Amino acid sequence: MGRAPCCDKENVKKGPWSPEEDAKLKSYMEQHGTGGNWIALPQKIGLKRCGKSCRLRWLNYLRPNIKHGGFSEEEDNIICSLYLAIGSRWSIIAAQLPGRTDNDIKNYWNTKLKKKLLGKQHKNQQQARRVCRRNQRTKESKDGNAMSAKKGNDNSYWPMPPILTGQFNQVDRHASDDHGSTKNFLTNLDGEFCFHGRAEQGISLASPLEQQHLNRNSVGSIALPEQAKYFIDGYSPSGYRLSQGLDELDEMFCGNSVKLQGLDCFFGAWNMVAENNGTSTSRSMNWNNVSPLIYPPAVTSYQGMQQQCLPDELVHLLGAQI
DNA sequence: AACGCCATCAACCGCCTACCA
DNA sequence: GTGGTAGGCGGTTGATGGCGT
Repeated sequence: MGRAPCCDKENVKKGPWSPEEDAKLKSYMEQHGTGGNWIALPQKIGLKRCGKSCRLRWLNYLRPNIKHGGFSEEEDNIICSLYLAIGSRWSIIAAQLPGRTDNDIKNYWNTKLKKKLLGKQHKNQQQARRVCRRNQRTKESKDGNAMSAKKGNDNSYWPMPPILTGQFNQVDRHASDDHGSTKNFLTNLDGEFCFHGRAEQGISLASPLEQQHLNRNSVGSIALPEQAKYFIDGYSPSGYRLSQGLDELDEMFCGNSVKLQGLDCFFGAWNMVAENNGTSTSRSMNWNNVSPLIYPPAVTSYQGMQQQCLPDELVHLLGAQI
C-alpha cells in the first residue's frame, strides 16, 4: 500500500506558475489567508494546482517582504556559521534571516556559499599538508613518539595523542559514520575538543565557554580531560545525523590541521550520538526544544583565530560575527 | 550559428511530525 | 491509544539561460 496522494495528480498543473495563477493566489491569500487548509485552497480559488504547490509558491515567492538574491556578507556569515553548527536545517537557518526562505538559502548554499567556502580550501591543501608534515616531523623528533601519528589513524596528517585516544574510543564507536579522522582529530587536538552526547532533549548552540561551563562535570560516565576547552556536542533522544557537518569538516580541515588552534569560532553543536545514550543513529530528531537558538555563536577568541592562521575563507566568513 | 556544458533556482517528491477525531 | 490527514521540511529534479568552443 502506497501513501495516499495529497491531491489528484492527474488533474493538477505542474511546472512554473503563470502571472495569472500568482495573482489569484496572492489576492486570495491577502484577503483570506489559507483558511487553515492548503489542500482545499486551490479548489476554492479555481487553481489547478496541488495545495502543497500553492503553499510553496506563497511561502517562497508571493509572501510579502520576501527577499530574493543579493545575500549580504553578514547573511553569508550567519548561514555559514549556522550550517557548520547545525547542518542543513534550512528552516532554522532561514528563521534567523528575515525575508529569506529555506529554499532560497538552500539553493544559495548549494550553488554558491559551499563553493565559496570550500573552493580556496583545495588550493590550500597541498601547502597546508606540507606544513602539517613538517610540524609532525618536528613533534616526532621532539618526543620520539612516532607511533602516535601513524597506525590506527585514518589520516596520517592527524596525530593522535595517545593519552586521549583510549578515553574517547567509546564515543567514537557510537557514531556510525566514517568521520573518525575528523572527530578523532578534533577530539584529541591537545585535549581541547571533546565530543560527547547524552540522551537528553534539545540541542545546544551555546558558545564553547558556555558549553564548558554547562557540561564540564556532566557527561555521565565519559571521562573528560581537564584541559578540554571545546565541546562539540548535541543532545537528542531520537538522534540527528552528523554526517553532513562532519563531511564539511572533513573537507575543510583536510590538510589544515595545523590551523585549527584558533577554532573558537563556530561551535556549535553536532548531535553525534543518538538515542539510548548513543547506541544508534537516526536521521530524524525532535526540534521542539531547539528554539530559541542561542545565536550568533560566540567567538571567544577572534584574535587567536587570526593569529593561528585559520583558512582565509573561514576568517573572512566568521570574523564578522564578532 | 550550433552545440555542449555548467550554474542557477523554482518546483516537485517523499518522508516525518503534529494534530485531531 | 490509534489511525488518518495536513503541514513542514530537506533532498532532488528539471527548465532555463549564459558561456565557451
